[in-house]
Amino acid sequence: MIVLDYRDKRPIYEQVVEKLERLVVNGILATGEKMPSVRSLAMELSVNPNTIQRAYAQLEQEGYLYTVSGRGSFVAPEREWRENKQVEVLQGWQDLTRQAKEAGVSKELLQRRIREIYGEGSQ
Amino acid sequence: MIVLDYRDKRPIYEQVVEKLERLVVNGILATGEKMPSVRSLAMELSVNPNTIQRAYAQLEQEGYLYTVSGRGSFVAPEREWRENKQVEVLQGWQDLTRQAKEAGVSKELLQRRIREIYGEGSQ
DNA sequence: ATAAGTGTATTAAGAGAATTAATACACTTA
DNA sequence: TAAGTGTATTAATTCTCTTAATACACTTAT
Repeated sequence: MIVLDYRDKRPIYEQVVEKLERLVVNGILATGEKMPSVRSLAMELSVNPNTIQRAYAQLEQEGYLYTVSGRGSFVAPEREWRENKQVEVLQGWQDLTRQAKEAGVSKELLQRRIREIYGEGSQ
Repeated sequence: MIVLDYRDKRPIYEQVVEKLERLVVNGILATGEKMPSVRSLAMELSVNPNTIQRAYAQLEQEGYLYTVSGRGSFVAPEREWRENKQVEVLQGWQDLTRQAKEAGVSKELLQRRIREIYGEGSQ
């Protein structure tokens, strides 16, 4: 389901949060779909169940999943996380844009890269 | 010269690196100018000299300063760090731009924010 | 020459966070 | 009833950051 990067210096639980988050955002894990159980994902990643539990707790806190007692954890509907996600990403993006300006990166270069990433169309 | 943020969860040496980097990039510390000594900056920030030493080692490694044995550390000329800085920032910026797209942020919003940050002019 | 100031290196110890480990509990489903 | 779920607790371990105390080679000013 996901693969850990051992060169990454962040805590494992943060990596798990980030990677599962992206699976949800990209729709690879669809709304209502059952998440892997804490124990099974821990087994799969050769990691302690507590570590996965911590990641799940944070994902629930951020609205990406919800839990039904005794049944498991499930992907939350998009309205629960979409706005927060956009705000969070946009704040980081603006900060990096300011840093790019500071470093002397031209406005035109950034605009070109945006077109490359988004494509030329309106959306 | 700089102020530490104790709410910031990053290591102190990283904060020092980041803040001194910005002073150099913004020209507040000019090329050739003498950096504060390891001991004096440690004293000013109420921090161990080893912590500052670590920050300086990293700053030197990244090309922001150079050392003259027995004399001290000095701000390196712009050509030593400018290109690396731009590449580093731009890579992070592109990654966040992709994330913004993933999260459903529109191209138009990003373009508007760029204009706000850079201003309307050509540069 | 001497003293004070520079960066650098080393070794040890402390503190805090992340992680592992071993259980236990309440709940649901087969 | 048994197996599978998330959750909670407590302890020990590991790792990084940080502090601490020195020491060394070098330069500058006295």
